[in-house]
Amino acid sequence: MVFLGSKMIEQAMNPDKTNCSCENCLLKSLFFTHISIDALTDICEIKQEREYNKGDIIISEGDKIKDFIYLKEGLVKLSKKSADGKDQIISFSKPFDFVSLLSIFSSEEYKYSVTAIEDSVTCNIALDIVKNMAQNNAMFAMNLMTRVSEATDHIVLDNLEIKRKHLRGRIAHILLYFSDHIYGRNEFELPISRREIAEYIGMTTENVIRTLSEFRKDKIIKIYGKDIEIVDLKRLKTIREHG
Amino acid sequence: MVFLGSKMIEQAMNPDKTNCSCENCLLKSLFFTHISIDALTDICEIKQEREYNKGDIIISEGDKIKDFIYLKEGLVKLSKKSADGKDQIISFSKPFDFVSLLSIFSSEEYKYSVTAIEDSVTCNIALDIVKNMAQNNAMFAMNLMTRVSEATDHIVLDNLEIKRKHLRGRIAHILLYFSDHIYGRNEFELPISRREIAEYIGMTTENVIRTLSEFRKDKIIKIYGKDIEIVDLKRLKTIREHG
DNA sequence: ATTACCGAATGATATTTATCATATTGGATT
DNA sequence: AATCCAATATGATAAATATCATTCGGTAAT
Repeated sequence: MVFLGSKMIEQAMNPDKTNCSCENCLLKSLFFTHISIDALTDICEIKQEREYNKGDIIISEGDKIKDFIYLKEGLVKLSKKSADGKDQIISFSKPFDFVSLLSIFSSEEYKYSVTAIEDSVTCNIALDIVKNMAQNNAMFAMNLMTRVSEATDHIVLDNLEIKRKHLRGRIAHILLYFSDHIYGRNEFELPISRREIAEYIGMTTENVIRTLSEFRKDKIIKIYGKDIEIVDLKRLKTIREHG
Repeated sequence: MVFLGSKMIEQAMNPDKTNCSCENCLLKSLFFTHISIDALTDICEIKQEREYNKGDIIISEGDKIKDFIYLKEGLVKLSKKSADGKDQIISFSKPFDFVSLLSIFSSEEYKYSVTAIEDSVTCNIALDIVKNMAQNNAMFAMNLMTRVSEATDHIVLDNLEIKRKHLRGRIAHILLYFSDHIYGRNEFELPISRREIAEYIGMTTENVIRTLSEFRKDKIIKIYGKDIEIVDLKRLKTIREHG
């Protein structure tokens, strides 16, 4: 065979990988849109893809930050253990988000944990290399900054939203979050437990369960274990806004 | 006069300013440490200093983002008006913080307001110029990113802290925040009203007042209007950690 | 001087949420 | 099949917080 395609190069460099689908992956992510084909090839040579099963820990609080990590497939939660040992969920990340959220440029180690809440695939690139790219390619640095800003912006604003709502409003909020932002449909399987919902919205597990049951009795949602169907979207949105 | 110092140049370019003390100002800020003297002079020519009195609005939610703004002197609050018209305070910024927090790179307009809670001075530089600098100077971009990350990181983690505490712990938290991070002393004048404390910690004004009174009765703090003196630091820290 | 208003303060009461107790279910393990 | 354990579920009660009412003092406006 005479023609040596980029895929073949990748396979040579990353023998444990059967393919490097960065082209698709990165194209879909606005973040990387400006990277030239050459740079793309580079990334394919140096990146590592990692697969995780639902429940697997991707990053543990306190881990040294070695890689720049972004989510190619799946869904993850960012969480932090508080002094009294309780977990608090900071946010969720979906594909093309950076798992490496804020701390990567301001800290040596992660201040939060990242856990797969659905089967997930990450792309890992050594942080040194990303920093190097940023220093040699100001457009890249700008785009990176923009994306990091967007992500954190969203976390801060979302937290504010939740803060001003009561129990029912918070439950409505997270149901609509999964429905609108993650799954894009009215029926979906909750990727997290009632306890994790509680850890995210800052209420107790019992009250989360009770409220979901209320919504069911009020015929706003249907519940089959983790499967949720939003029946009365309008009312759920009203509850989100006005309790 | 033969010698034409940089200060004279600045005065010529910015006739409304009597001096351009960027050298000091910027040196103190880690962010700008890498900028060469030449770049410094440039900034002096293009920046604008603005003075605000306590209570003045620096940025209104929805304003177009035109400038990169950082705080040279004073103290400001970042806040957002929620759908039902209530203000929520996101965070406070002290000198050498960026007032232009997250949104500057990810949005066309501010998603929050910025208000002086002490007499303040800002340095404003057209955003285009800063973006240009970032594109031509990758180190600058990296430092900028690092600083933005640090700031937002802090907001997110601080919010988590507050979220897991009860009323008394939240009050202890904010008192110690002002004492430790802003003023560096055990007695200080609260820069904000009881209502604003409530808007920050997410409780009602009445409960803020009641709790402060409790702390006074328990001889943990002394209160003279807005003047606060922390008398029993140890106990206040215990309350912050364990309620 | 008078009025009006806002921040601070306090108490009584109502509402919201947490805690505790107890079942039930379903999955994993032996 | 038996056992264990975690998640889900529900009710009763306790605790935390909000709401409402009222007062006091300062200060800005008329």
